[in-house]
Amino acid sequence: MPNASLFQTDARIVRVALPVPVDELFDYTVPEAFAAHARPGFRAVVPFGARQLTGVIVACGASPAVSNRNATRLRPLVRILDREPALGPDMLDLLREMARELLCPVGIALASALPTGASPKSVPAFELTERGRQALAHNVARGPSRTLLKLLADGPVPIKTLERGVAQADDTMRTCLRDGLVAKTLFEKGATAKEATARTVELAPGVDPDLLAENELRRAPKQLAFLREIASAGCTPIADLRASFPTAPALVRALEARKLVRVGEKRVPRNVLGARVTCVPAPQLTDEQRAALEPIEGAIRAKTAQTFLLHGVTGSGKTEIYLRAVAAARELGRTALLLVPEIPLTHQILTRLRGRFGDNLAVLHSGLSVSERFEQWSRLRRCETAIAVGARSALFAPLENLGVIVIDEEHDSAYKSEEGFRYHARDLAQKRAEACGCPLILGSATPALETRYAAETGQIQRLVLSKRIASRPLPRVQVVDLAKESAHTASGQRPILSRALERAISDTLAAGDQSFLFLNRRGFSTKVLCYECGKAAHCKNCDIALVFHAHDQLLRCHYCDYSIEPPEHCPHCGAGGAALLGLGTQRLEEEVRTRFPEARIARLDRDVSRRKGATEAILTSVQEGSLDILIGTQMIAKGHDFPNVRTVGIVLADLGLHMPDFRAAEHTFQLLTQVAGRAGRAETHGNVLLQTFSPDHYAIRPVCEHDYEAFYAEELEYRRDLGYPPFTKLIHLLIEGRDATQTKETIEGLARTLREKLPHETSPLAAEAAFEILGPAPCPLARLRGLHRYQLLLKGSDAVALRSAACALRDASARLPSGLRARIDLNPIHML
DNA sequence: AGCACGCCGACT
DNA sequence: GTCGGCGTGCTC
Repeated sequence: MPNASLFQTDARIVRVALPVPVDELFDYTVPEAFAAHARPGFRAVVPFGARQLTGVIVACGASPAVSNRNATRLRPLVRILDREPALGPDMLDLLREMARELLCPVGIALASALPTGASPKSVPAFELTERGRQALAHNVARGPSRTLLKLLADGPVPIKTLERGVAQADDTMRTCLRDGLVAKTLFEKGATAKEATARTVELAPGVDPDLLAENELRRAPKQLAFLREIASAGCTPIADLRASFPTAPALVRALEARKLVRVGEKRVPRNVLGARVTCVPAPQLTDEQRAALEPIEGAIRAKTAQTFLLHGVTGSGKTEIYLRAVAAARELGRTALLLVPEIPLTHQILTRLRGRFGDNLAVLHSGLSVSERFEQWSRLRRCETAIAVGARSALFAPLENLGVIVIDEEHDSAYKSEEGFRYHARDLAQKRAEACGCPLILGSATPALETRYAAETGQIQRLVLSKRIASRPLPRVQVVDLAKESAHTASGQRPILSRALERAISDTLAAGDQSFLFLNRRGFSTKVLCYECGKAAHCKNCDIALVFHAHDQLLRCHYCDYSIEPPEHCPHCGAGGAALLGLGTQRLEEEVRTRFPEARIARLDRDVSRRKGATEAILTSVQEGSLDILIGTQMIAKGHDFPNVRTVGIVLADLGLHMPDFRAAEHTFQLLTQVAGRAGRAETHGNVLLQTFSPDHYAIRPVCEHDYEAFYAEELEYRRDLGYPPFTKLIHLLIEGRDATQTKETIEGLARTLREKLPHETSPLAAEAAFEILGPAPCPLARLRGLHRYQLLLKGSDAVALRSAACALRDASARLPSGLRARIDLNPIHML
């Protein structure tokens, strides 16, 4: 028997990363009972001030040497939540490194990688006391008290849950509390999400339905049919059988009495996949696909952490390459991770994966409930399944022995986390791939400039799929120059639908096919767009669109704060200037309904999709052909294949161009290309009508010609000229506060300090080239949720100088006057 | 972040 | 007299 007091004095100490916005670790002592699991990567519930938090242990030791504090003042941790580490050593290292690099408090970075999300909520709960444990062990308690104690055997249970499971819950709880058998505590909702169990039924050993059919059960056809079903399905949750046997529970009872079936309780993951998918044989690869696949398979076999850009036009069969890569990894006994930008796309790629690999997959995205997500995550951690599919945060899926990582639609900005741990999944995936020696495939028809440029400089390998499979032609894109559409309606308003688009819709309607009308409403109604020529006012310094501010009646640049009075006349065409306001999907819908009163029309945008199920209902009716015209925002740009869409109308292609963002052209080109790709995906020959005021704009013309490279060449030159990424790095600082003056003065102070410090921060030789400080200026969203927002942008190519400037900004914003909040974003995508 | 402690106005 | 407003400061 080891001496117990020895363990007491040798109490272990752990360093815990907590989800609080201070970049520090907090030390706790470990009660003996938890010593076995007080290891790095395990989640711990700890007291923190007046509350309890769940954090991740990142280091442990036996002496206070690890601590920066006197060991006697340490508090003990409350509980360890895991039996196996929630974050493996590799993931822990990766996250800590990235947190440091992106200037994010470790605890926040680690929390975002946990299956239960960043901030599990606590609910009041009961747990067993030592006395309660004794009472349970020695079978002392009786009746409802015993039920209560049994429910608490595995740890704390929320009071709400207990109320449902215990007779006379209120009294029982009060009694047990009074007798010191249970104690009040907090239950971290989701943190200890239990995996669901279900009552299952299976055939009793030796039972053969065919034999029974002949005598015993001849007069009970229902029971016989039921037996046959479970004979073929094996051990099945009873609830699942209710679909085909409404009286399943009664049948089970009858059959159990006859000892023909066995009832059990099994851990059954809830079905998050949806209806069954039939197996689809792998298609023949085209020569191009074969050529692209070869180096990928080579890298998988060789365990090379190489990044590939799979650059393929819409419909060129990129997904098939992903499937083959997954298959290659699986054949070597390795696992695979696929990321897609948003939830609807997971379903699409899942269907393909299930058709090839069956249903042994894990899905991870925010559309799942906390317990569903935990369940999927646990299956991966227990290595029950080897393929994970999901949105951005699925990057942290606990897969061992990764064989390949795929990022589909890699250019999508959904891969950039915009709050908390502000990482880009693409960058992190590259790090993860390096850490575990596996290739990373970045797939896109319209790669991000940075990605395409990395291929040009040889950092990554570009694989091209230039042809659509089955030689289907790309849709014909016809440009409608709105400046030449002179007709005005009687009301004097310019019609939204050009004559050409109206004709195309009406032809499509006559043919019984579908039309999509796409209006990119994103952005601001406050940008100034000339009514006659469609051009917007741009900043002379930054070349981004100026935004109109009602309060001071000025056009303002949100990067450098340059401002001008709105011109009386359009500087481009001389027309009396007026903002093109109020063009939204609703007005478009009105106009379409007036023009095509007989058509079945629906609108899909953020307003509509807020209603639960509305999106699915609309998409289904498109699928079924019970809709003629669908009007929508970018929500209809991606996702599902719609075979009967013959005509796609892009109502005003220019809208995205005037976003106050240096990536406006890139995003516009990517979005429009994606929208155009919606037309005629199957047998129907697609037809796209693109209405624009700027048919010759370099982000619009290549859409019509399906010419990514042309766009890329021009955009790259623009980036080079103005010193934007990929030629520089950006650091974005945002400060928001209730008081406009205080916020403005604070950020001005920060900028001043930085400017004064600048010469010391850089080597004399690089003094000029180190970095620029743009602003401070109001953010494009100058007020948000009652807060005034200002931003500062650092831009430069000297990574070391930028880094130290970023650290200086971080340190300064850590001690801001109260009421102000700062956030810092390295390599920002959206700066609103 | 959140929660407690602390110091000043309108209510029983 | 106290209930409650939210300013500020700390959490192993």
